[in-house]
Amino acid sequence: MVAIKNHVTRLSKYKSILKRLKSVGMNRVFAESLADAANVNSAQLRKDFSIFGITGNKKGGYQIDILIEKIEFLLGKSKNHPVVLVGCGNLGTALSRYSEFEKENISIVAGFDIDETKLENSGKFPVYHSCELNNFIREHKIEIGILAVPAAAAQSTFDIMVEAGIKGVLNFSSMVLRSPSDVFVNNIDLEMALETIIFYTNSPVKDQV
Amino acid sequence: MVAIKNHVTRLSKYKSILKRLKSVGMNRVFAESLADAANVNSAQLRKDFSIFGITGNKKGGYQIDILIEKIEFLLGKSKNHPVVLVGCGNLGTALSRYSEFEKENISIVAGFDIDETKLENSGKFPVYHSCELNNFIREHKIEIGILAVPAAAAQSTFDIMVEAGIKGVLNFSSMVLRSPSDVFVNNIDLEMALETIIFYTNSPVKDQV
DNA sequence: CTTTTTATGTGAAATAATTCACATAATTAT
DNA sequence: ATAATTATGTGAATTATTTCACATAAAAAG
Repeated sequence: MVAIKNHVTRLSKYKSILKRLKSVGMNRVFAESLADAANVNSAQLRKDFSIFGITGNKKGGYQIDILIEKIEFLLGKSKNHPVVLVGCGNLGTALSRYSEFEKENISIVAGFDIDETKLENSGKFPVYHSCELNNFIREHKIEIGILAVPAAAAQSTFDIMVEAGIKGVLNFSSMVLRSPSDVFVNNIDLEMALETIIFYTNSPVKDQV
Repeated sequence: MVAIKNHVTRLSKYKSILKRLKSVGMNRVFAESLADAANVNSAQLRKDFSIFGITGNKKGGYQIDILIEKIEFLLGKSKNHPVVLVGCGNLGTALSRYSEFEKENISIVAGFDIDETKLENSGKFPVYHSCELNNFIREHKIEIGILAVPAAAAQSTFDIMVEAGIKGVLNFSSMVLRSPSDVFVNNIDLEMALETIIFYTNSPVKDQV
């Protein structure tokens, strides 16, 4: 299991902010103000950049264009990334319509579901039966998958994906997946996310722990 | 800004696993195996429990029923939590159909959108125009909101929610919200989540930083 | 009743993440 | 030219998190 480093997630966040700054016409930015926008300490931002070998101009801040380019290279985004969507229920379908992905060189190339009524070919990408999953991943050399199936099916579906050659999975199920060390898993647990909020707003012990 | 403590998110994860164990008929569990299922070190699990004052039985592990009860109390889940859903686009709608919430004493009581075509009253909860947001939160004393609006509208919508009395927000927009210190924000940035995966599977520097 | 076993609970140690604070060098002002 | 200014880049210090390792007490075995 590979642990996510905070500086990696922050790098992605910086990029998102930089793109927004660029879109409003800015072309230079200082560590202080970018850190501000990202809600981090400016020393942290500079240290993050230092970790990745990103340098700015002494006294002159950072050139936004160049910065975005460097970050995208570092994140591995120089090419387009085909992704499979496994589980086309409510959540999966919503994700597939999430337009931000397309902007970011990420495209869902196929969906998979065990429910026959979900299969179709008229949308932005075809939806196949899950039994095709292994073949599709192999044939198209897909490396990344979004897993949006019920908890009960998560581990077995994940195993199929790994067996077929997937290298990274965004897991929306609440299952903690057991995964070989060379496959990277990032978990988004919606229930946990909401419960965390309930804790910080309602728990009798929130100020004591 | 209140920082999320990892032991809080883990507590929620433990609960989710415990419920699954219970549903398959188990009634006792040892730190070692629960930690295993949660993919954490067993000392960490015991330390987490210790932070929250949860104790087990020397040599006898933990009683699952009691453990679930204790955790739910600690998380602040003894009562039902009404939640508003702000932004009823694709993502918002999918979240509203996410059935896991209901099981967990979380219920979406109203949706809000600026798009007239999204307004309706036939679903599980009514969808009102966003201009009603302030009033609704005040009148029903809602404390928690799910923010699923485009980045451009996120901060201003958030400000309205805070002004009306919201105490916790699950933010799905990519905006880093500026928030008063007594309002808790938990961010889920899907783009960042996928980019993190791309980094760990594709970055030229993934093994060096 | 005594001994052995074993899983909890927690100080101490190790590791990781963040922040401080300042030397440095480019830029601007004088 | 020289001096003053100011934002970067980074060691050192701090703070937070995780893991180790073992004393302890309950249970089981003898």
